[in-house]
Amino acid sequence: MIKVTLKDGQVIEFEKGVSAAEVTKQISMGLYRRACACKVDGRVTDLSSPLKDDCTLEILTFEDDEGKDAFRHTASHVLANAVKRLYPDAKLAIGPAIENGFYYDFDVTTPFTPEMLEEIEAEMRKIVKAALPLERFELEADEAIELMRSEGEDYKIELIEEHAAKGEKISFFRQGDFFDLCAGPHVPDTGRIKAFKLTSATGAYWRGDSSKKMLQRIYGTAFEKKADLNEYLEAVEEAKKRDHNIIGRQLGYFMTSDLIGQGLPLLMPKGTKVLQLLQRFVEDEEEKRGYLLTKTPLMAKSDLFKLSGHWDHYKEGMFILGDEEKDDEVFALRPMTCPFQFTIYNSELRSYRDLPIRYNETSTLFRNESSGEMHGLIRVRQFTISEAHLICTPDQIAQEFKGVLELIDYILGALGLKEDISYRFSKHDPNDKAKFIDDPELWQTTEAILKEILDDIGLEYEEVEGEAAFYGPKLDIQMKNVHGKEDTLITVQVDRHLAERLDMSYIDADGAKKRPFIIHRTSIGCYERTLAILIEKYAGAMPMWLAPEQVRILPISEKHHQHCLAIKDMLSNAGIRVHMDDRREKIGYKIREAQLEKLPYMLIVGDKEVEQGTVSVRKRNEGDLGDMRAEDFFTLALRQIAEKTIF
RNA sequence: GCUGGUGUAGCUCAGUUGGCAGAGCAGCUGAUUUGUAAUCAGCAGGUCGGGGGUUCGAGUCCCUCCACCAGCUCCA
Repeated sequence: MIKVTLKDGQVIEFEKGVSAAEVTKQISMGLYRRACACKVDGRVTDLSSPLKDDCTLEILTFEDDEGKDAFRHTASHVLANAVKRLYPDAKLAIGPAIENGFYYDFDVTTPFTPEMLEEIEAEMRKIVKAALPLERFELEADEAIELMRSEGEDYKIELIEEHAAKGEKISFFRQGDFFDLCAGPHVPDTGRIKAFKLTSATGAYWRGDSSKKMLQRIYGTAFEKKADLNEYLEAVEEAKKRDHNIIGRQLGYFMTSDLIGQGLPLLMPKGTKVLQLLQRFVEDEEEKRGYLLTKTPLMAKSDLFKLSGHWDHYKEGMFILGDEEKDDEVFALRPMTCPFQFTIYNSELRSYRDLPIRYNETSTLFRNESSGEMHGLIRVRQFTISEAHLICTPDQIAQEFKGVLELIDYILGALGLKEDISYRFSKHDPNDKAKFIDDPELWQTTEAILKEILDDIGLEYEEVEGEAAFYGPKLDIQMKNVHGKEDTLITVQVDRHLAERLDMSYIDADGAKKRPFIIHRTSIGCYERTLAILIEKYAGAMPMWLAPEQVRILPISEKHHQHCLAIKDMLSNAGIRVHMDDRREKIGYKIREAQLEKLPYMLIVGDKEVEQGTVSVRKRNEGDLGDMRAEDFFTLALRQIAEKTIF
């Protein structure tokens, strides 16, 4: 007999070798029906696993992340099973559970069409209906390879060889006529996967490597209950209604033009107004915090970029003007401002007493992104970023870094985005010598310095390899767009390399010439992307302080115009962005338009208001607020703008 | 760059086996002086993304380029 300790502390004795499934059934059949997998002594495994010794057992359901993964991973096997039945020549690659569902990659001769997805779904339903049990079996590596060779599963052979090299067991899962190399765990049978949907088919490179073959990926999602699936699908549809790329165009924030080119959005008056407000806000705030504004050229001779290392590590991302073979001088549009501001630093001999120096610039940059990368205002070829370089002594780096994070925190607060971001500590990939400068010791020490700073601040962050800048590690502030795709909003980087490249120095207290440390950072990110994120966050209804038009006065009829103009002047003279809708339209019509344009406030003025010196205030998200003295609304509006109230 | 999808009026979309390019909204003109999300009538609006081809005839079929969308790769 063995002792099984349950999550609630209860200890039950069972016969040695009992399966976790049997134990679960004894606890409660209801729990068994919902159980997806289990944890034995903290290790996630299948419910079919035999319990051989005293252990702790935790049953995982769809409510648990690991349970949900097992459930959706099983759904991906059902998908692969269906594809193999309909397209026997399809070769299987990988099929994991992901954040909101699962996918499976196949090597097939013809890509999947939407109609094919429907047929595959129908086949999947048959597999679910058959409630095929999933059985695990293990093979020696050579047997496994032999089996996969006989099945023609070349990708699996590659995977098995890798697992075997790491000394891992080679396990498979079988369900009826289908089996797949897989570490598991899985739910007990395919009948569990009642609510699923294939959401899209697209290409994806084998092993995520663009030099390797492009496979066909099918994405799907799966839930325990149909209602949860529908709720999820509706939420996805709702999220799309906030897509900046749709409503940003609809509301007249930006547009694109075939004649102008890809990745080159035109900011229209409303979008430009928001950017201007953001830019003034950031520049003024940075000035208060000791930054010195610069304005440096948008291009430079190739010599500068050769010196900075951009030519070696970033040339593919740059717009180059001229032909290196033919022309005496070749220029390039700048992809970053660093070497320009460093040139200003280098214009005189610096003392440790001068440091830190904080240069900021509202900096327009050009990056030659590949044609498939562009996306609305989020990925573009020309953008403007609040870019600064803080040049300091090694002693000052931690303090300066903290100061940067305080500024960012303040800005994110003003934008109402604090709850929406996550932190990523982006490190280099030691195996990628082309992308990152080749100086292992420098990377190691710089990454250690940044990690210490982050841990000291107590930031919660995810560590990711291969995401650093070519010259140094970064702290990235990430945010998801409406499609659930994560992008970097803000980045703060520690650099001990470029000072060397550009021969930057300061004279220290001991009279010796030393290399400064540099922080590259943005505070609000690039304005276009930040605007996109704001549009999505607020579904186009900008916070009061950022709204291109803050107040619209709606006279009931022409005889109220005179009075309305006086109110308009009062607001306008105080800097409030106000217009008056003096068209001969019914009030309902004017209100509807102002609502659709997502204006924060509408002031309705008719006989009653003129007589009483009031305005009837309508707030876009609360409707009719009733009458208010015009002066009181004026004070309220000014306060909300000054305090950057979010509503 | 790669895979797939899309491209018809300012916007949303219809357009049958290849046979006279349509609707609603927006716009303009006129009437309506209006009380918290759409007043009525009339008018105008198109190189069917660009170019090439097949055909007596192409929005529709073929080729090619461009742009937009999703995903991959890449990245702020």
